[in-house]
Amino acid sequence: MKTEEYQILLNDALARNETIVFSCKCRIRYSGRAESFLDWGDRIIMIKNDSTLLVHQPTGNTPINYMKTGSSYTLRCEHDQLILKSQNIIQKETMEITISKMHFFNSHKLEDGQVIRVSGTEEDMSNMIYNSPEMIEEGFKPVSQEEQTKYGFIDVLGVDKNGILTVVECKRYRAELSAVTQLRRYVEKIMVSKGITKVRGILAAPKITNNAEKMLKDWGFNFVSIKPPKYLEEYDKKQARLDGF
Amino acid sequence: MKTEEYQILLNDALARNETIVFSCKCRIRYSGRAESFLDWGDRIIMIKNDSTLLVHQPTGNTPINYMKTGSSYTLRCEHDQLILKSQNIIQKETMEITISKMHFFNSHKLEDGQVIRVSGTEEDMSNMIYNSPEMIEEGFKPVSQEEQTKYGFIDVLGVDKNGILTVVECKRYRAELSAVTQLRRYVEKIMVSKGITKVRGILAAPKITNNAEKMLKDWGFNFVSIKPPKYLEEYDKKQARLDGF
DNA sequence: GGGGAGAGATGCCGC
DNA sequence: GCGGCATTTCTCCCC
Repeated sequence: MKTEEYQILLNDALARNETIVFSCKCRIRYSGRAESFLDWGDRIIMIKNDSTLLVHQPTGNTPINYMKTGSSYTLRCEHDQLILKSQNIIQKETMEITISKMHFFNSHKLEDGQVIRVSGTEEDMSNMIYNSPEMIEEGFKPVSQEEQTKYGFIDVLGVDKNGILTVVECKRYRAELSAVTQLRRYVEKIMVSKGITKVRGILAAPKITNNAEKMLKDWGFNFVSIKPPKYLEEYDKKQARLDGF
Repeated sequence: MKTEEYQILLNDALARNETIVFSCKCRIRYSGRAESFLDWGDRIIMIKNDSTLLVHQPTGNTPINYMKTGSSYTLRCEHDQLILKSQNIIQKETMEITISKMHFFNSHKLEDGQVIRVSGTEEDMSNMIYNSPEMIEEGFKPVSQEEQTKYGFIDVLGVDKNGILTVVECKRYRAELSAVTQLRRYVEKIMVSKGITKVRGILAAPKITNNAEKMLKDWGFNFVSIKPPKYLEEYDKKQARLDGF
């Protein structure tokens, strides 16, 4: 197929708001929040219904270049190359993709109104602690949900068996230094707003790095090893038996 | 095309290590670091040379589901549906995609050894400050690069016009509370390791949030408004003139 | 829209 | 591999 024919195909698909996928040899320049240049190579390019653009190399998880929703697209042919320009006025970003060869092209009207359900998040973890506070330590009692929101983004606020106000910060994976400084900030915030000098801090995570544990101890805080729950596990097990998974 | 034919196509493409792209109506279950379920809808699915899998909905920037490199794939047909299972032993993750209809399918051997060049990063910002330290303030002198690495990840370490040791933390966008706590951590680290009580902290960023500025002042630190440099801008402008961009 | 924090974050570099 | 941290982070939620 000729360059001009691909130009028509792309323009039609863009006009019809289809999801476009094509593979090509191209080079890419981007300018906006940063600047980037990517020399000639084979990539997969996707333009979605909402004008999001993604450029993927043949390996790796993340797109090598992209444009956000709200972008506009223009095309032109030059020296047997197809030049795709994208502009996002709001983000003040531009991209130019110079295409020397198309490997394949497809566009399709796609329908998907589904929202993903995920379990095992940090929120699930803090809900689990609210429901089973003894996981933190014996005699730990969470305070009301309203108290929680009142002081911002504290995962769990409660009192220990001695009645000392206690801030619990959850991490779904290994807690690092930043988790300790975050906890420290909350504890200090509570001390100031409540006008009290004794507030405890507990970090709840499956693991903790050595340095983080050291800093935690320096500040008199505690670590409790807790894993995030996976409520869908049961569903999966049931399905597994039905499907022979 | 029949379900069994797609099964053969996919198996062949996987065996040849091609980059596979297809669109289909499907539902997806995932289990690993978390659990997720996504009900029937149209999606774009990509399996890369390195066995990375990405599932994209017709809108949005990020993949709704994915498997990392090192995943294996098996296929089977059932009730006129194609079931793609993926497993990643190292990550202890599994995914099952049930496909009820294929919209299109393509696979291709792609070649791309290019590495992207990006400018305007935080590293560029700290390099700029090293080269033009007066941007921070009059009389500011950075210390040697070796001193910098000695204390880990401090962006710029220097002395002010009064000879006071000064830690500079750079942020390429708006500095938030976490940037202040990060700076504070570095200042405290330097005070302990050097055995001195007076160390200054400067946050260099284009903007700062109100709360962050307040906390910064509470700790006696300073804010300097600096934007990250974009070295490729000149290149872009030159190209623009040549290309009529 | 600003601000704050999680994410199945990812990716990079250093030890 | 662990650890610390930037990212054109993205995304969500709340004010």
